[in-house]
Parts: sequence; structure tokens; C-alpha cells
Amino acid sequence: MTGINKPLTKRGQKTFDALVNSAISLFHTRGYHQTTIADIAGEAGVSVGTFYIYFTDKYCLYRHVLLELGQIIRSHTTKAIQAAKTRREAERAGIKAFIKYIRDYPHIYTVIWQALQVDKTLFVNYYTDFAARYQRGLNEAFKKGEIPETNFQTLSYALMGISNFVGLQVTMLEPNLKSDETIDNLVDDLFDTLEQGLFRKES
Amino acid sequence: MTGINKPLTKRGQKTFDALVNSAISLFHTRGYHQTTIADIAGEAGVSVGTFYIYFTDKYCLYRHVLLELGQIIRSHTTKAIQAAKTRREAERAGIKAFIKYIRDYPHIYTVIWQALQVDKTLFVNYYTDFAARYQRGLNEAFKKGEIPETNFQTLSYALMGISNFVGLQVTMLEPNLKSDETIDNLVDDLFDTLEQGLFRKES
DNA sequence: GCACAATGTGAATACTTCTTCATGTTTGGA
DNA sequence: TCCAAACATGAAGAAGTATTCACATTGTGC
Repeated sequence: MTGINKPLTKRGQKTFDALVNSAISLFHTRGYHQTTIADIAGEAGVSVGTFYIYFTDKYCLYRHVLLELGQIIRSHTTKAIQAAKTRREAERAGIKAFIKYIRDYPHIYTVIWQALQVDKTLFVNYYTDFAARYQRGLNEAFKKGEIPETNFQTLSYALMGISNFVGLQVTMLEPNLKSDETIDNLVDDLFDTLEQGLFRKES
Repeated sequence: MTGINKPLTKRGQKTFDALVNSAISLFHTRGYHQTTIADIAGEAGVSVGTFYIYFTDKYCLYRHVLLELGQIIRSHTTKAIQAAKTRREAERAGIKAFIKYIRDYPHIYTVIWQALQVDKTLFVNYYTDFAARYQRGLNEAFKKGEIPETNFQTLSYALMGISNFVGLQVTMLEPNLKSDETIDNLVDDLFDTLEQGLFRKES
């Protein structure tokens, strides 16, 4: 079981959503383990007993939130690369969209990374699934002759690493990099360098 | 203050070290917030009161552990790239050494990432410091004409992202990638692709 | 080997959090 | 309108954890 009782009325749905949103906000600001059931219920404007109507415990709520956020970030990225004609364009568009999205909704980022501390299985599943989807895209690009033959699994993780750490740079580590224009330039500069061939002497 | 009382005798040093090692092990397996003072003391073979002789609280111990692990991983990487003649060699040697090290001591990895849930300031300091050192290396390579002009800060984060996520792939996400040979091939393949120029049509 | 500082003990206290449940209120369909 | 199911409450009990402290032992310099 998922440990979740879905609401059956509009009123219940409103309460359920309030609890989920409250949890996302608190998991982001305080972290999973520092957030109590009473915190979540209080922030949602309901009493603790109400929490247990919908969720078996905090862990079930976290898992629900993680899966939901995974959906959101994937669908947002997929949408952003829809218009791209080449993998080259898709890669740039994808990372730009990812970074801007976590800039605007940093909880998506911090909540997902907490999976490592909440349940390693959730963490592993989240990233292996993400990597598998990435690999599919790279494989298609290879079939079209857009990228050379290589280990696509490792390349997937490498590109995910770039997205995530440049995302870290922009959202958490270095201030004043948050404008759309700055992000676009940052990513373009980086991919120009990568496309030019890292560590290449000539040119 | 650091919240730490350093031991003044050999006996005390032994206890102190036992507490630190016990904490590293438990932070790795159970996570910071699931680990109690009693757990740490018990694993170290001392009573809870002894914990408070050396550490004000669990947080101070964590911070001490984080700084120590940061030292270890940096000095290990620095040593691994000492022999490299070019930045190209240094980059490959560095990431290979990093991945093999976290394969053998995965707690270094998991404990550091928990900083995000323990104290964001620690997390931010850890990575901005790491990135600053990386940048210095890239700048030197640029002066020698080994790499093209680009935004070295972003390139630092991108390369750190590659190390960390390929490290994730090897240590946690994909089984059967743990031999030295596999890691060497994985990294060489990836950097061959990057050096060749990602997304380049011609060859 | 003496004296004093350093180290070590663990029961007791204070505090926090989870979870239940008896009771009350609201909702939606017949 | 009415009623059964859904929803909501929050005090109370259970469980776990941090921290203290009076007392015991060990280490070191003289």
C-alpha cells in the first residue's frame, strides 16, 4: 500500500492539497527530519488528527511528494525541448529550462535530494529512472548521427551532473546569477566550450 | 567556538577518535538525524556522558566530521593529479581517483551530501570552497594555453557535477561498475567524447 | 607514589514528538 | 429535509531523546 487515503469530497481534497503543499514548503525550509507532523498540520491550518486521516505517517507523505515533483520536473523539461530540432539544441534548452525552474521552485531541488537521507531506495529509483529516460533521448540522437558513439549511460549521468551542479551554482552557491539572461549566457558559454572540445589545443 | 574540547591525553585522544569514527559510520548508514547520541557513544564503546566531554552536541561533531572529510578528499585528489603533465591528464586522473575513493569510502560521499539537511551554510561553504580551488587549477591551465577561454567558475561546477554524478552511478545507482578497470574505461570513454567535442557532426 | 587534572559512568530529569480515539461537524445524495 | 459517510478536533498516553551531574577511575608531572 501507499499509505495514502485519497479524499472523496471537495472539502477533503482541499485539505489534502493543503497538507501536501505545507509539507513541500517545510521539507524545503526545515528539512524532512526537522519537520514534525504538528508543523505540517499547523501550516496547513488543520489539526494533527486530520493528518492521519490521509497519511499513515510522514514517510508516506514524503514519497507522495517526491513522485509528484519528479513528474513535474520531467514534464516541464520534456515540454521545454519539444521545439528543438537537434539534440544539440535540445540539450541546451533542457538545461536552461531545468535551471530556471529550480531557481523559481528551489524546493523541487532540495526536497528531491533529501531522498538520500529519507530512503536510499527512493533516491536510487528516482535517478535511475531519470537516467534511463535521458539515455533514450541520446540513443535517438545517435541514430540520427547527431552524436558520436559512446557509453550513453555514463554520458547521461555526466549531463545530469552538469545540470544539477550548474543548477546548484545558480540557485544556492553563487548569488547574482539568477536572471534569465545570465543563465542563458552561462549555459551557452559552457556548451560552446564543450562542443568546441574540452582540452583541445587546436582552435 | 567550535563546540569541541580536544583531549589532552592519549587515552582521551583514543576515545575522541572512536567517537568520530563511530559518528562517520552511523551518519553514513542511518543518516544524521536518525543517529542518536546514545548510538554514537554505544558504537564507540563509551557512555553518553563521555560524548559531552568532547562535543557540545551532535551538530558540532558533524561539522568536525565534514571539515575533516573535506580535507581528506581534497588532499587525496591533489595527490592523484600531482604526476599529471597536462590539465587533460589531470582532469582524468582526478575524476578517476575521486570515483575510486568514494567507491572504497562511500561515507565520504553520503556524509558530505547530508550537509544540505543539517546546515545549508556548511553545504554552501563546502562547495564554494571546492569550486574556488578547481577554478584556480583551470586558470593555470588557461595560462599555459591548455584550455580555451571560458567561464571557469561554471566550468568548475560542470566538472564537479560530472565527477559527482558519475560517482553516483558507480557507487550507488548501477551495480557491477566497481572494478578499477571499468572505472578507468568509463572515464576515458566519457572524456574522449567530451574532448572530441560533444554534438559535433564532423568526426 | 602523591596530588590533581583529565577522563569516564549511567541513572534521572526534562523535553519533544508520534499516534490514538472519543467526540463533534460537514457534506452530498436519496 | 434527512442521514450515513466523510471529515475534523485536540487532549492524553506512549515512546524516544538530549543533557546533566554526583560520583568513580585513570593518567601525568613532580
